[in-house]
Amino acid sequence: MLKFDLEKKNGLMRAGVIHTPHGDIKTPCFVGAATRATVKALTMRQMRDLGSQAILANTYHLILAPGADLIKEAGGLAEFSSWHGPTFTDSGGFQIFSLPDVKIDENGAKFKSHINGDKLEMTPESSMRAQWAIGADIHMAFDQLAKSENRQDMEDAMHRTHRWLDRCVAEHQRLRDDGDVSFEGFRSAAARGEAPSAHGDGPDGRGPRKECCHHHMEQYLYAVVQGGTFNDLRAESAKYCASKDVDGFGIGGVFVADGMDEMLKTVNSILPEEKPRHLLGMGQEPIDLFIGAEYGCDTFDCVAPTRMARNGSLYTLDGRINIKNAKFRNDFTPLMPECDCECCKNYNRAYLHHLFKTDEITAKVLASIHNEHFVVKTTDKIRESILGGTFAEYKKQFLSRYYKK
RNA sequence: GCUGGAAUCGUCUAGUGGCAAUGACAAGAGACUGUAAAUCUCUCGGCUUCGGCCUUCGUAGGUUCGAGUCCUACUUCCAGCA
Repeated sequence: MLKFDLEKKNGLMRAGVIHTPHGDIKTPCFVGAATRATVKALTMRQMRDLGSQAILANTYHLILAPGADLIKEAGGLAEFSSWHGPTFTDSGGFQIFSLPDVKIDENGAKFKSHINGDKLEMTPESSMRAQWAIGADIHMAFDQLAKSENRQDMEDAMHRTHRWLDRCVAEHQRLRDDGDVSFEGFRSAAARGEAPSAHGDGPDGRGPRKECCHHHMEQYLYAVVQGGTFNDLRAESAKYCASKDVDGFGIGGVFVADGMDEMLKTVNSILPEEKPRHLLGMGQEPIDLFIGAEYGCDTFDCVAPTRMARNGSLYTLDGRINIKNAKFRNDFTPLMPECDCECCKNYNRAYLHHLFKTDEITAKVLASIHNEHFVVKTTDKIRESILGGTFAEYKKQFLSRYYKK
């Protein structure tokens, strides 16, 4: 069972530590979206330097390229990507259901590769096998998203997600217990009698290498709660997921912060408090992180910070700005004076504006460093405020400034 | 100097007499939430009571119901020949 220590609780809100084979995650924590085993525009070194604790990759993308077996051959996701810290994988469900030609039945999903049109199929079992081969610390159950906001569609998707969850759990346990997946040639830290360490403590700041390799007995499964916008369905889904032998929970199918507080109140009151909860895909808006943490979520992931960075939309404490706007042409102040990221400490808005207008690669790098740092640090501060008993104050102060006007 | 050719909205560019006029870039703005996203959308002569009105295709004339498109002259540029 995945070890999760709760340090402080206040209502549904909590701070804790998830102990993974690749190191600890202090929660609440923003997990970087590394869909194709890379955080776009950033090196893993840059991710570590900006304070990221964990990354989340996507099974769908990694199956298409370079293939789950190749990542297994490389020693697993952490080793392959040189992240050497805690890792998650998403099941691939979300991506597959957003493809144009998907055929979904009880067995799984048939779809075409968006790269070369190959006809592929993914089932709960094959997603589990792929995730075990990829070897992240924490896996998501293969779930189905509703094809519309319609209640019947939501309900159908939820029930199928539940049936698939049973198959995911069974396959996960089989893979764990039968040792179907083995990683010969690599020794786990545990096997060498060394404490696995998080990251950043190697002589070169990159953390240990081979000895950091994951141990095949230690991969964990999160069930995914569905139910859409209907809180009675959410409650039903939470109850179902809570009854299963899983290590934690993903909360999926959330698209806007609006109404999220009530939904999370429903779900997280039902989910067992001793297991961690990941809010899937939310974190574009700071309010997502505050509401998510306030109502009991421990980890978050979102592609928006890096995507928006690449498109020139940058976070500041006073809201997002589009650095490409003409008004920044000769603004020689830092992007965000209160920020201590590499971008804000060394460069100014006029320079960033120039890099974007001339389409320099560095524009996207610096912007991604800043945006990722912003959400990571904001979540870290949420954690500190929970530990220090000042969450309500911090939330009010932060949000009133960010969303003023 | 002669002979050809060319001048279109910031730039390049399309344009058989019915055009406020093509496309690209640039410019201006917006979007982005488990990443088919270094992507996508909108605006881009002026005014507008949104029906239109006005001014535009080097300059000045002309032919024509109608000219960016045809004719004349001029100006500038390019190529070749002197």
